[in-house]
Amino acid sequence: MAKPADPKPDKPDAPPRNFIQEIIDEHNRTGRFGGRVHTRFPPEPNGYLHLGHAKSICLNYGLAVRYGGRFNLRYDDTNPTTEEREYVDSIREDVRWLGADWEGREFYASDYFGQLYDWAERLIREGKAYVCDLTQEQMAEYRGDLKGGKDSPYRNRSVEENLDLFRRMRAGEFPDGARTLRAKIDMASPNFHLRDPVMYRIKHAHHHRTGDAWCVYPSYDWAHGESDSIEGITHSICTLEFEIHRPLYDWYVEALGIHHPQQIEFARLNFSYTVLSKRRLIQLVTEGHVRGWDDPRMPTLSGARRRGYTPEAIRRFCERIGVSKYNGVIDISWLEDALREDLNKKAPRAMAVLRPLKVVIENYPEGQVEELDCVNNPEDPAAGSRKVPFSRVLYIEQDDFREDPPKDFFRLAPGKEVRFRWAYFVKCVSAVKDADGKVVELRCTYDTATKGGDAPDGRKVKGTIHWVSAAHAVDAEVRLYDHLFAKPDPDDVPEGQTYLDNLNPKSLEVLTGCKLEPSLAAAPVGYTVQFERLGYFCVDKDSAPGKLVFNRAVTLRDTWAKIEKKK
RNA sequence: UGGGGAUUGGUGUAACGGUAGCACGACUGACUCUGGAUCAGUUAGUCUAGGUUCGAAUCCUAGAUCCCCAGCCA
Repeated sequence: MAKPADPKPDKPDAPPRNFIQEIIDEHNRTGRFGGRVHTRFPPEPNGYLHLGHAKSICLNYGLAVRYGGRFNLRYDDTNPTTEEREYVDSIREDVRWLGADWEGREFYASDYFGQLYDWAERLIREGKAYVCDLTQEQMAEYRGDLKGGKDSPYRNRSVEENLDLFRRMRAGEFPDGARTLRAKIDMASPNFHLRDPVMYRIKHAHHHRTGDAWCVYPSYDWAHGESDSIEGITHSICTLEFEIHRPLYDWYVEALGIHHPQQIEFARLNFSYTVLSKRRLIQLVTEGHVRGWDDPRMPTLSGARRRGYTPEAIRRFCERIGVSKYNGVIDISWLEDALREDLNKKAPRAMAVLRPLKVVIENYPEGQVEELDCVNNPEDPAAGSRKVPFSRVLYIEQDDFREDPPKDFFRLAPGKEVRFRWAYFVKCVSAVKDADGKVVELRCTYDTATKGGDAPDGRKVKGTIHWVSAAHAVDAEVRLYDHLFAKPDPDDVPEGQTYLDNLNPKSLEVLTGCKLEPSLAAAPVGYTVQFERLGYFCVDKDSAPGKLVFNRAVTLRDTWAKIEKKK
């Protein structure tokens, strides 16, 4: 007898439930939205998406998927002076890359400018909005302090005058900033956002989509909830700083009597060793502290992608950090762990020597070359194996030799024997030094009987190191990345300094003359591989035929480094 | 100083008056042709002080600390 299917709502590896799901479940219980769940991701196209946005995208899209609902992509493009086409395109690409599917529902707040305008006239007619002539400075003064503000002298204009003035604002009769349309709410409210907030401001600016059709533009609060409402959004999820805007969000949709989505706020993502604010990311780019929005050190999605991050790793990370209203700081290593976890299963292995040290196998015949079998991915038998040439002159990592090793050093040293991965046991005979006493070459011998890496006599070696045949090696540039900032909290600076003073001068190290095994010669841009014992590396777009450039996405866990650090 | 939020091991997150759990890290050990991976184990927490209750992370009172708000930015 077949057992009835277990009606488990959650997949076994589903992320833990969060407070937003509690809210949605409650709505479904009471039928507030008729069981519908419709979320959206509302970026302003004035910058590139970063990991903080990824959290929001995964949250919103994940909720839609989990509840069998829908997910919209909507550009919040209400400020023509800061928004650009370039950003719209990059955002679309990033959201798609991450794997969120908006099923063609790509909208713009600017799609609703006409509707918003009509609604504004309606609020004027109902005495709920008025045209104000106060200057920006005056308005700030009238808005008051903690105790409360005072009414604008223009607050009680007649409906007719307001309508006339608003229409003339829209017609372009007044210069930028001359007047605003304000909602008439409560100048005594302890909540500043309720002290007659600005709905429209005059900006004679060219909009990336509506061109010159408008010279009045809606403010965020006036456009956002209304856009949500128009799209039938049920759960309007945003970050904590908008919590205080919620009464205004509610006021507008209630005043209009339109579909009322529920705004829910969650804590934005904060990372150690980096910054995640658009303003700062823009500054890093425009002032040249990094090489662009997609610099692999940047926490942007395009930077992460270029560095070698996978969408799966980022999604996994977002699941793991959860969702709450607690404003904490997540250790950047969580992200790195998620990447390692993903790439460990997927990335093929190869051997590459970043800082080469020449090795001559004295008893290996001159001119002889053997093609040795190397396993492509021990984690994935289906990945098969490849041939890698072995010969008399090889390169190994400088770090893999110590003239005077500590007792727990498993690698090469005079008189010590190690395994050359997939090849032979090799014993170091002597080290050749240059005039300065620097080791420039190792003289070694190999044991013919250990071909493939195992000794027939059963003898063991502690260490296995990687190597590349000198005559067959492919040269490459390798870029090593470290945290963008030197301190966990970039704002941790002495008086008079800024976060920029905490930029990590060693965040980028460029290595040239690295030696790769020949199978990597034709690796395409974006190809991600594990350099055995070193980390995961991704072919950078700066590569050209015959000139490979790799980015180090993340190192492997390095137990040896940890042991050494302890001493 | 007014208002809005938040506070559970090192970090993140559960527990909705009834055994404080999970993940990551860290530490041990096993295994290993990557000092990787994997496996096993250990570690460590309810902001404070009162109160209600048979019983409090959870409810009440007072306090502490942190974040956000006075753009015609979002």
